[in-house]
Amino acid sequence: MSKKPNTIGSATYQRIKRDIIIGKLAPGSKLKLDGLRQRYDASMSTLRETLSRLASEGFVAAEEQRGFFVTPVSREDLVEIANLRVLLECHALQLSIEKGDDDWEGDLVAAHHKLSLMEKKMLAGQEDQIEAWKRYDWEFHLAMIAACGSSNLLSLHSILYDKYLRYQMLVLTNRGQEAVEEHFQMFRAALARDNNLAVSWLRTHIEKGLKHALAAI
Amino acid sequence: MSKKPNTIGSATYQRIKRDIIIGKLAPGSKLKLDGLRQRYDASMSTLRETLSRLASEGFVAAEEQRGFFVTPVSREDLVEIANLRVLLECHALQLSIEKGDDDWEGDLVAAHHKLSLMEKKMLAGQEDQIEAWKRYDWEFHLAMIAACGSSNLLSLHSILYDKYLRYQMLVLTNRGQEAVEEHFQMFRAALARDNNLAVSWLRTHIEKGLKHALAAI
DNA sequence: AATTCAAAAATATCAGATATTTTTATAAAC
DNA sequence: GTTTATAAAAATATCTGATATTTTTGAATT
Repeated sequence: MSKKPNTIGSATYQRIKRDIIIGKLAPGSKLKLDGLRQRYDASMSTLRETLSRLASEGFVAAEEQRGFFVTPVSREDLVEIANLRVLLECHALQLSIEKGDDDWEGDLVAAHHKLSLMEKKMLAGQEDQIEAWKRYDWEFHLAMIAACGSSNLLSLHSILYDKYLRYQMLVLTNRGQEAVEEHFQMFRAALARDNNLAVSWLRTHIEKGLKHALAAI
Repeated sequence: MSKKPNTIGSATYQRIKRDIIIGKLAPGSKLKLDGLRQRYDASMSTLRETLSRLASEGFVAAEEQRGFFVTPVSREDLVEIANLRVLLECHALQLSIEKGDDDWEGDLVAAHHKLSLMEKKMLAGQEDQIEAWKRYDWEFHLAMIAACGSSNLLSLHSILYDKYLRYQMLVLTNRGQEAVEEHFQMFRAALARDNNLAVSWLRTHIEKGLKHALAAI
C-alpha cells in the first residue's frame, strides 16, 4: 500500500548506476567525491557507501587510496560479459522451461506482448523511448528465465544483463527487425516447451548482439 | 616490495567476511553497527561501507531501515550455490584446459603439490589447520581455472567458492580420502588435457561435496 | 625530457549531532 | 489470556565538519 520509504542511499545508488549504464558517466572517468556530492546531493558517507556497492558489482572500479572510477570498457570485457550472459541465461532458460507453470506462461505472454508493442514503436522511429524499450526488453528476458528456481542465478544474471546493456547503450545502434524476430522465436519455442530450440535462439540473440556491438565499437 | 598500505576499510572487510565464512558470525544474526564498532574497531561510516560491499556480494543481507544481518543459510541456497559453482567452474575449467600454457601447468603442479601435502596432514588428524587447508584447496581450484581467460568469470567464481565454503565450514565434517582422490584425478586429467574427463571429475567433486553437506545439515 | 619538491587537492577515517524508524516494554482493552 | 495501543528506548540513516595521509599538480631545477 504505502510508498516505500526509500532511503537516500538506495536512491543515489540507482541514480548513479543508471548514469553509468546509459553512459552519462563516461567509462573510465574519475568519480570525485566532492563533485558527486553536488551532483547527487548526498553526503560523503552515503556516497562512499553507494560507490562501494557499485564497485563490488563491477560498475565502478575502486582503487585503494585513489578513489573511484567508472569501470572502463573494452572489447575483451564486452566479449567476456556476453559469453557469461550466454552461459548463465541459457542455463536459466532451460531450467525455467522445465519448471515453469501456468503463471509463468501468463507472465511471459504479457511480457512478450508489451515488448512487442514497444518494438513496433521503436521500428517506427520513436527514438526517444529507448530507456522504456530497454526496460521491456529486460522484463521479457527476465520473464523467460523467472521460473528457473534459483534466486542466486537470477541475481547474477541481473548484473550481467546490466553490464551488457551498458555496452548496448554505448554503441547506441540497434539491430531492429532482426532482434524482434529472435525475441519472437525464442518466446514461441519457450511456450512450446522446446528447450533446445529456445536456448539456441537465445544464444543466437546474444551472440548476434555481441557481433553487432563489436562492429560498432 | 613495500607492504601494501592497507586501508582500514579493506582490513575490516576481510575480517568480517572471514568471520562470516568460518561461522564466527552466525547465519541470520543481526549485525548491529554499535556492536561491530567495538568488535572491529572501525567507525560507523567505514562499517556501513564494508557491510554494503558484503551485502552486494551476498554475504550480508541489508534490509532497508532495519540494518544488516548475516545472510541466513538454507538447504535450497546451498543447492543453488553448488549448482552455480558447477556451472561456472566447469565452464572455466574447460576453457582453461584449452588455453593453458606451460606457465599454467607449472603453477597447477605447484598448487596441487602443496594441496596434497596439506591433505596428508589433515588425514593425519591435524584438525587445527583447517583454514590453511582450505586456502590450499582454494588455490588449487583457482590454479585449475586460472587460464580460462575471463576475469569476469574468475571473480564471479571466487565469490561462489566462498559461499560454498561457508557451508563446508558450517557442517565441519570433511570427506577425507575421497576428496583427495577427486582432486588428484581432476588434476591428472587437466594435465593430460583431457577436457571431458577433468570436467566430469570436477562435477563429481562438487556434487559429492554437496550431498555430503546436505546430509550433515 | 627527467627529477625534485612544496603546495593544493583528494581520500580515508572519525567523532559527534539529528531526524526517523523500529523495537521493546508496559498498560489498557476485549 | 491474547490482542491492541502507546510511550520510552534503541538503532538506523544521514549529515557536518575535522584530521591525518596520500596523491596529484605545477613549478623550479637539472
